[in-house]
Amino acid sequence: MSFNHQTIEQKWQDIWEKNQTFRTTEDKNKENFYALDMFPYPSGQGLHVGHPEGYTATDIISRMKRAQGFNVLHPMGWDAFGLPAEQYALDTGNDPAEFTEQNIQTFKRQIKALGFSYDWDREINTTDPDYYKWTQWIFTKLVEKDLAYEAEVPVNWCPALGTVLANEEVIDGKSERGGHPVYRKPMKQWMLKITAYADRLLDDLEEVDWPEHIKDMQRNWIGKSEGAEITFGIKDSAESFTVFTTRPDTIYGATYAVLAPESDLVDKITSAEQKEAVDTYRTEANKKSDLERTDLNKNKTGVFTGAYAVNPVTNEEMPIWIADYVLASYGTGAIMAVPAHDERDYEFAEKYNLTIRPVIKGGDTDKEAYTGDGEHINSDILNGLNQEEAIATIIAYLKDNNIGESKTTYRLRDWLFARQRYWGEPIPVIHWEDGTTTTVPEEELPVTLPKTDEIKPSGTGESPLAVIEDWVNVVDEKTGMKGKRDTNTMPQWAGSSWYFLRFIDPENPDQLADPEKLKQWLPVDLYIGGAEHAVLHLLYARFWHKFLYDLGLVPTKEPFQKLYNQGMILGENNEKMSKSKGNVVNPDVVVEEYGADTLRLYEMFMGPLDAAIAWSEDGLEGARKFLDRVWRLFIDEDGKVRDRITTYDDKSLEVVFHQTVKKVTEDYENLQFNTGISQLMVFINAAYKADGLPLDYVKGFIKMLAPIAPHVSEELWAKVTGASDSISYEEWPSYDETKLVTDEVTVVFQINGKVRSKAQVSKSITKDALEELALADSRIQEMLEGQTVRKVIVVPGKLVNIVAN
RNA sequence: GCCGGCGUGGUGGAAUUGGUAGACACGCUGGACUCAAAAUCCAGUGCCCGUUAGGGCGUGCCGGUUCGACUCCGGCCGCCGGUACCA
Repeated sequence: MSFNHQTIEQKWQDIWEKNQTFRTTEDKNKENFYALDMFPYPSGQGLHVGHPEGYTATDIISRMKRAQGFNVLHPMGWDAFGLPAEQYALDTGNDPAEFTEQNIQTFKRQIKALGFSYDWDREINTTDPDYYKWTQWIFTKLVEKDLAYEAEVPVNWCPALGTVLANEEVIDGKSERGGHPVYRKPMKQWMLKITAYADRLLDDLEEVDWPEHIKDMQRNWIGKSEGAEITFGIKDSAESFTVFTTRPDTIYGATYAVLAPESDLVDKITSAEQKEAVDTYRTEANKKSDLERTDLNKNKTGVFTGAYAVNPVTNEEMPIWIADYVLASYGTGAIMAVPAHDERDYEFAEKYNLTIRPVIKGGDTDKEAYTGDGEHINSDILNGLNQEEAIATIIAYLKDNNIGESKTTYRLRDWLFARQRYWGEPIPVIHWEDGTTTTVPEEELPVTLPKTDEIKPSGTGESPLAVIEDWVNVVDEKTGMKGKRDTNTMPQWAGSSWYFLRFIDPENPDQLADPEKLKQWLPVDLYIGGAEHAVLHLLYARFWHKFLYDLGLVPTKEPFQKLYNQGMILGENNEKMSKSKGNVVNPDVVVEEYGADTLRLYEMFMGPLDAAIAWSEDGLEGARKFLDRVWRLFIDEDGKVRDRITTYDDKSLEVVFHQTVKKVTEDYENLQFNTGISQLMVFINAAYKADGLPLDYVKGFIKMLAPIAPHVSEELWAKVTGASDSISYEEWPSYDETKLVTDEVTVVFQINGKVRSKAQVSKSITKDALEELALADSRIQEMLEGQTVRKVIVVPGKLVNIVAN
């Protein structure tokens, strides 16, 4: 007989809720552990089987930590602002707030059905004014500290839709909906000066326990590069421009210059003959995204402006081109091109027949650019120097002659913080009629989103808020001055940049969280979410955290001590699950048919947590079979505990039990759930073969199964022990080092690296004795017949390798 | 393009610091139970040759280092994620 998952799961979820089993304890005598999931966007699709993968992982750790005597903070909430709700509102005329609320209720019901041990008293929602009051408050602090500013930044403007589009809503220069043309149009927008924190965001990666590849991605994203800025004059003109280069030492090899097509200078210097070509090119370039311009476009294009720059070191004249492989947003938006020693410049020079002049020995610049180190040539004062010496020399020269200086730039750009949308946190700023701009004072926060019957595009590119007159227009009570509210809203990243702080003190009306509580819980001990957040969300959250640290509001430099990224669960056809491909698995159906325990077990057993793995109905069934097998081992046909469970220990399971406790505990700790579960299976296989099942081992096993399959484990625990309390706070099992290994181990005897024989030996056998034993082995002797032994390698407890020929 | 990751049986995967490749599971084959089937329990299962004993091959491909390479190094090929307004 197997267990009835529907009855058992409902029963224990009710008990947990009634007893508030998972309410966060704040016992001063216990250590604290903060296990956090990346909170979800509650989409209209409902929960996806991908969500519970990470949630199960943190839940296992939370449950184990409770059993190990920690206070555990394990909360859940909703990152509920976002584009889909707004789109839905535009399409249907419904209120995004109501739509979002419904979605949240669906998500919550689905998540609860999976038996996660969240403290629901701490649930938060980024669209709740009590929450976004503090998101807005942080913004006003950023303004106060000059880390927020307004700038003209191009957006994807679609006149036909009367709205601004997200990058992903633009496909090949046309709107995703309707296929209307999209243009890049500058708009005044709020920016956050994340670049001011670039060095700290880079350096403090050393302090956190994150996967190295995620740190690498962040390092590359920040993209610190050291070089120099050099100012070039323009022939027959008073104008000049500055380039950034990481290789100032190659300046003698600079044969032309390139400006970004957007550069204002282009208008001033373009010759009459070239004007038409330049204008055409600029129009074309304006249609492309940065990505298309630099990387996807291997075939570089550009146009000569008709003007010449003057190399400030050689006084040589160099033609000035515009080309879209130079981005206005990086460095100074201008480069000196050294085709002999830069691959991009080389390709461009080849195409347009520009001079390629080598200034470093090594490589063959007739064939390709040489980017390596070497002796400088054709370089006057740098001749004979290597790269490092030449860079130092030329920078000193530039500085002495006032034509340049050393400079560090970052690929990281400031954070575009405004969206022309309705469904986001309103930016708490008022623009007054006298031209001044103020932030809304703390006592007037939050600036709430106005309710409206109809959300419609403003038609100007501004957000739909712009047409809600009685919200936009304000009058200062004291002075009578008129003003307009900023109609931009914040990006979704805003609410998720500090939510982990609010979980610590979710209802505090006076501050974003009590500093004393923050001190007790921060940093987050374990943070799990999708790898797609490896850069943006994590970088933005770190930035805000550091800013709050500087204000003295949080006690740690970094928010997340240990980070892990779960992989993706693919459809059975090995493709990403999507409605259109028809390969989406609905967790509700799985819970109904197999139970939450089975789903949790399967998702943890299917492979390493960070791997992308295809869903398999067979695998799911296998997980259920294991739980049935465990149940049958302990419980008989009549639902009674089996007689085989006894207090007598014949020692036949002793070694495997201690091995299991060790391996399971370590594997859970390291998030290697698939191998931990396989060890649980090994134990059960051994237990099936044993005559009697010592009660202590049975109890230990159930405790280890409980974090993964909590409902069935609670039921087994209740039956086996007769206890009425939850297993949640039962002490985690421990193991005895001395009972981990048998006295005898198998060693292999190899000849030239191939296994030829095996033997059972005592684990304490000496090296010499083992070698002797190997050489005396009858099969080894046979194989060695007529050969000379050249060397013998002995690895104690493992193998003997005999090299012979 | 750039950044990051991954390629192991029929399938998902396992394998400390380089030391028995394939743990565990799915699937498949056989047996027990059954009138029969399902379920369950037990046994087998990398591929090729061989009746057995045993031998050969084998971790995407090519090469290297080593007594010994899934693991380290060089060069390829393929797939996946991110790429700044999707969440």
